[in-house]
Amino acid sequence: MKGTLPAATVERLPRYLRCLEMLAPSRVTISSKELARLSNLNAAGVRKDLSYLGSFGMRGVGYHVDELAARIRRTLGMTEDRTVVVIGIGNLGSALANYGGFGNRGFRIVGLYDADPAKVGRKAGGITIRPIERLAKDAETTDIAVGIIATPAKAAQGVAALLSEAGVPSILNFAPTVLNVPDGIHLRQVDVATELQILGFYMAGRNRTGGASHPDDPG
Amino acid sequence: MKGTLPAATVERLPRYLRCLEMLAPSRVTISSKELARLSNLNAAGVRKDLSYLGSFGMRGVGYHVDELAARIRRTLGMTEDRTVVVIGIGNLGSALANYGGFGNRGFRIVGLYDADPAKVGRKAGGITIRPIERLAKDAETTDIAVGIIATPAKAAQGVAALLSEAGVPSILNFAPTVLNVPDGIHLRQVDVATELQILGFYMAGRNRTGGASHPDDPG
DNA sequence: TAGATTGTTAATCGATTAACAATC
DNA sequence: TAGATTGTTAATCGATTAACAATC
Repeated sequence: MKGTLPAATVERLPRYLRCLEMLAPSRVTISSKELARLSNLNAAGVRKDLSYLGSFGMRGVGYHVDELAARIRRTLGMTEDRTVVVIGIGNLGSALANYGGFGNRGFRIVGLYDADPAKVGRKAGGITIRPIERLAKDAETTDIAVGIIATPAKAAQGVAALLSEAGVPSILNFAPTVLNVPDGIHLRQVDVATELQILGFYMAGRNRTGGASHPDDPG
Repeated sequence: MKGTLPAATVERLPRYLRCLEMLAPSRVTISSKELARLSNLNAAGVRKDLSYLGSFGMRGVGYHVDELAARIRRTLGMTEDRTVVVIGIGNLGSALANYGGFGNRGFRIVGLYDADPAKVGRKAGGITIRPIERLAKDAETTDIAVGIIATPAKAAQGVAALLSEAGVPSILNFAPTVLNVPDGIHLRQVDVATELQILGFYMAGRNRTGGASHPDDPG
């Protein structure tokens, strides 16, 4: 049943979970065919993805919704308590601090940091903003699983280095810049401008590349 | 030289552009090897990607930085003027309205909409918030290239339908839900919770999958 | 000429999906 | 039993990358 999961499978698991959570609570089972329809994916692909989580589907019936959701949550580590810090409390950082969607996914914000003395001491989402200089020391006593970078682009690489040195194993970068991190640090990037530019290609595509269509939206 | 571009290539072009923009202005040329290093990709892959934009590299020298940047911009439609509306002006919507990074990438916010009468009439990023009911009518007179959904999850599917019916060809969805849109509508998804869950897998991976490492972060 | 680097080929790798035996 | 659906195989498809002739 196990080993490692293909990267593409890992990136689809959150989407399956979203679909399961949208089902009526009375719903007991779901087939790969219907889950594929809900998630805009292929039924054979859904079955292959789920097969990495074990062999627990019922032939002729489908998958037990609760069990499937539980297996996805466990695989993604959502049953653990994950600590998060946000660095850079501007518009976006504040939005993240106020976002309620972390808790029910196993993530908990334990610190907000900013380099601007005018912001330090103020609160966002009920948490007091601390000076960025404190991050390294705080990391010694508090385990930090993820650092979210929401600073301006120019500051992002420095913050990434700071987080890496402090032993934070995962970084989610919202700053519009390419980051370099040491081997072994997990990095993901969320970039509005990049997404718009990709959409821009497919829009422009209509008068340049003839039949170019967009791929299934990933994740 | 041309036809359509592989989806994976399109998704890397914004990253190349970011790297080029980080170079010193005095920099005249760059080799595929250095661009690969800066963007954390493979040099052969960089050359293959760029070959879709034409054959303009100089053997023994590299690529002319300005020409390369210009070709990427043109391919992504950044030389055109693209109109954007944002629906849902909460924390995130406000952050988007105030984000300065659109203009220099060819995107211009022409409308903000919200369903909450208390928000209508207020401003964000210098633009007055209009009632969501006005969107369809506004779309008749103003060309809208992209609709950004920043509403709560529950409202997102309805807004997506509204945008599609109004003839908006591209949607960027920030709401934490899976959307279904008609064929031909370009949809991309930005989802913090999903990104965290993917990171969560690789964190948990350390005590489950043995040697599982994360893939190169995409885009 | 010698060194560097492109553009492209071909091999490899990984992801997707149709098909179907197994089985509920 | 008949119908439905899984789990898996094998074919296909697309993406990545090493290698190298072409050439600046």
